[in-house]
Amino acid sequence: MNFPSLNEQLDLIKRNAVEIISEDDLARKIERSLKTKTPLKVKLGADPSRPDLHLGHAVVLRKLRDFQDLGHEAILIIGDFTAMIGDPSGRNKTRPQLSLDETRKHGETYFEQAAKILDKSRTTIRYNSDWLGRMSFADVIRLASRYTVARMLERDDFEKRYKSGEPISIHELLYPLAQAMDSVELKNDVELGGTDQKFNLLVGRDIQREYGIAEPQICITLPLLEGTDGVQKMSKSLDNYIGFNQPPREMFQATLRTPDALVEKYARLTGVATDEALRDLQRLVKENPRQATRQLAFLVVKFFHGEEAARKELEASEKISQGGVPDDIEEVAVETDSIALIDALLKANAASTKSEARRLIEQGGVTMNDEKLTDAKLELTIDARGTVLKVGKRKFFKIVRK
RNA sequence: GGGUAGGUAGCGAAGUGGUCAAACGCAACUGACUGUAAAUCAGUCGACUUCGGUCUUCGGAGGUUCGAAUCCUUCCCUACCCA
Repeated sequence: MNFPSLNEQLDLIKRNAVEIISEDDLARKIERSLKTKTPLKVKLGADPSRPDLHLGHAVVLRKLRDFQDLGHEAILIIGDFTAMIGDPSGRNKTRPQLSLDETRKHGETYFEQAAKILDKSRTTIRYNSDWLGRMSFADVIRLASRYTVARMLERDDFEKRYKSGEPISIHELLYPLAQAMDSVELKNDVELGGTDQKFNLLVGRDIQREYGIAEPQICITLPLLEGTDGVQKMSKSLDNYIGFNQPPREMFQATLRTPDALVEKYARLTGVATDEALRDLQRLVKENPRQATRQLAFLVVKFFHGEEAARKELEASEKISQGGVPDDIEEVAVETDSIALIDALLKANAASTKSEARRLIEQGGVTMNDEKLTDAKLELTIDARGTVLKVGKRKFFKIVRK
């Protein structure tokens, strides 16, 4: 493998990066890599307790891909060990305890999704239970002795929680050390993470040094992506995400919720746009923000589902915005000649309870043929041609007699 | 080990025997407006309902009372102070 020149490499690596600690060290590592024709090992940690990837993950994965494109080695660490321990206090419910089987399964799912961005053939996956699981309690204590409480409490969220009197369990203090052990085991040259990972990455750097690694890892942090609400970090639980696994329709519609101010950022950071497409988009944002958002949605769907699917969604979206109905909509099969409107909404997952369905109807959220259905007791008659219902602004489905 | 303050709907936070399915704020949802945006305004926001009501919720379990989120017992959990 022929590596690009030092400057070429640095340019690409620095792109979109928030911080590189340190840049000089990075340059040295690259120089040595060029001299010895040895790829750098680049580590990225993955949390298998939340295996649904979204555009927020794409930012960091894209950077890992950059390294692959430069000829370096990508290592995806599945944190199955920590996921298995979970959070015994049960305080943090978003981190459920998982069995070994589950973590492996999640790990594979994660990898599959990550492969939309990474070069699968050149990605190594490692499960950290392989080495963390082997550590004895004495090993753990030895590890813990390398770091101090004061330094641990320097971490932003620890500091905040400590000051505001929120509980911090001991094992939480151990997590960064566990993650650092991954770096000791791998002897990786670089570790990537979001800006919220800065502390953890630095601990990895320190601990590598403690364990005798002369040139510890370079830490590269990347911006966190706000969700489509424009304020909070993108995450599934806040429902402000655009997921790798979403079907085209959902993905396109979700992307359409992106605030104008973030359109360019999404395209730039996630790598769904080529440089040229990115320039076009930047121009479009100023000229016609509505069109720009739609173009972003197109690019996102194209990236994950291909051009054809994206084109279809673009057309569907244009139809919807003109008050029309998209061509292919989800069909809900019913085996009787009639169904209560409320039940129809339930069946189509447009509402999760009857009360909610009733509310939707009474508030004028359900439309059939441009006509608002406000009678919550309405019975729909259904034939084989089907009845198209619109729920809210952009949910459509068709009820068909089976 | 001792003491103090707490645990209320997705989150934050009122409520200290009946008028409490529980104020208020945030988030969410629907409508109007619009660019399928933002902002704004209006409404909704436990479940079921023959729309009269009915049922389940205020850390868990018991109890007192005609009646409990509110009182008692006990258990669990959290923070802080003292040791």
